[in-house]
Amino acid sequence: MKISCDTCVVRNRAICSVLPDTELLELNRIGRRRHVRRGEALSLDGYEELLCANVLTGVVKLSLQTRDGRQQIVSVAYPSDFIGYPFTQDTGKHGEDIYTVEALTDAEVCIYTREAFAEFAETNSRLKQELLRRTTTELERARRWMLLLGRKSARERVASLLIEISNRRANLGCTALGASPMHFTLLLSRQQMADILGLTVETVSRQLGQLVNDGLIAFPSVREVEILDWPGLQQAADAE
Amino acid sequence: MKISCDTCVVRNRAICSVLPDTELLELNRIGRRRHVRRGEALSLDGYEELLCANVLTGVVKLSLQTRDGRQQIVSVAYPSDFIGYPFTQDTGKHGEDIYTVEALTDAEVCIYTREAFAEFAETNSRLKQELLRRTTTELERARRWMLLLGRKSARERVASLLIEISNRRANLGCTALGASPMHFTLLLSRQQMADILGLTVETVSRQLGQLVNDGLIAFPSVREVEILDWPGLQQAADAE
DNA sequence: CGATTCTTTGACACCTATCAATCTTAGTGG
DNA sequence: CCACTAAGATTGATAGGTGTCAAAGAATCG
Repeated sequence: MKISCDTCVVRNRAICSVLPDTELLELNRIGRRRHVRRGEALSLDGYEELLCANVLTGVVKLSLQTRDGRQQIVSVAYPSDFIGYPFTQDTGKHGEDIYTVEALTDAEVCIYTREAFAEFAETNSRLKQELLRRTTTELERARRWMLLLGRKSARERVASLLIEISNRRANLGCTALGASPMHFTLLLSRQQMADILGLTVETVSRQLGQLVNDGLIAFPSVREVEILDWPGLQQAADAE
Repeated sequence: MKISCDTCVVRNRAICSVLPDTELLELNRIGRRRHVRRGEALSLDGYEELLCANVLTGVVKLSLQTRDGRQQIVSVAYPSDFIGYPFTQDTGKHGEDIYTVEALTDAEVCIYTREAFAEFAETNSRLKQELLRRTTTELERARRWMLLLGRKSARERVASLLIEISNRRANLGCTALGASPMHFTLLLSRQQMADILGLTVETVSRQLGQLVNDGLIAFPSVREVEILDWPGLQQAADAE
């Protein structure tokens, strides 16, 4: 189903925002807008591992997993975020590790085949520039997360995740998604938090409980977080 | 000290290889060639955390560390590799985490300030394209490593590292650096291997010993690796 | 409301970290 | 060239943090 970019809710924030109308029209031609339900995997008829996408609404996770089912979430994409590796010779598989893109909430995305998107971007310097800026940001984020995964304790990891989520919401101006940076709805299940943090569900649950006991956060409901002591939480994320 | 790019040993493989001579000259003007000794940190007079560089010879590591000294190596750069984040508003510091660039061997690098390099690249589409390609590759590599750090056992990690090193040497055509992909000199100390893998020195040492006992590898000397059973090592990297 | 899924909690085991000692390698100066 | 010294690597004993397994308690959804 093709829809004009005029109706796009992230027209001014997504990667497309650097394009003038004429070029946007061309990009629109090679893209497909798609609804995905919560939990549904993103695919494009036979191009499962070779696609790119803009997230319009909702939240989408990108994860890698081993053959025997261990999963690591490597990226969480919010509205206006771009996912995929348009410029790489890669097949999407590395050894036995497999990429998966799955919606954390009902979501709307704009999908391109890697090939088509790359071909288009090839000729568009501004798009390349913007893609480069975003890829760099993602690389920094990934590397910072490597420090967390390699060197931080369970308590530090859980605290860090809450801070990261709160910060990203703030950067996105997510008052629309509800409330302040000090009080928000978790879009992740405990299992998904564990898959981001390289922990088990049980450990995440216990550490969250500990943070509650320490008076740093509260859970009005199981999916709602309230940060009671921001400096304290930040301290818990760094050391101790 | 400025030196013409004509004498550059990675002229045809580094990021500069996409530039015609005229533009290369311009890039040359904003860069400085530098020798760094093994163990020496890379810096550019007051711009410590805001630089970019091409590696000409030798090997350089990029690492993040927490305030209390825990370190995670996030990237190892070989000759012709580019390091740095030219396109980002970032300061190089995230919370309390600090970036460090340090030579693993005596090395020669070509340094630019982030600002100057970004300004130059801004106007050069081909350079941007190449930078995008490389950044994407690095992002993929970082994310694959996240799976390792978050979900793999010590044995799997150590085996994975040996394979990764061997593969990268092969891709670089490192017969020059000595011998085949099945027999090479480790440029990393045990501690550095640990810092890449999110483990301790002792655990790395024990796992290496185990791989030797299992007949998968051998150590002619403490820094020389010989892979005896490639499929077996690959299997050890994935599961079991 | 009933059934399924998700979350929490507990007991226990195991992997890896920590601490400490020994051994090896590399670097230095006589 | 060798002895000396410091740094790096290995090995052992122990401890502690997470994982695993199991069960009970919420929450969600038809």
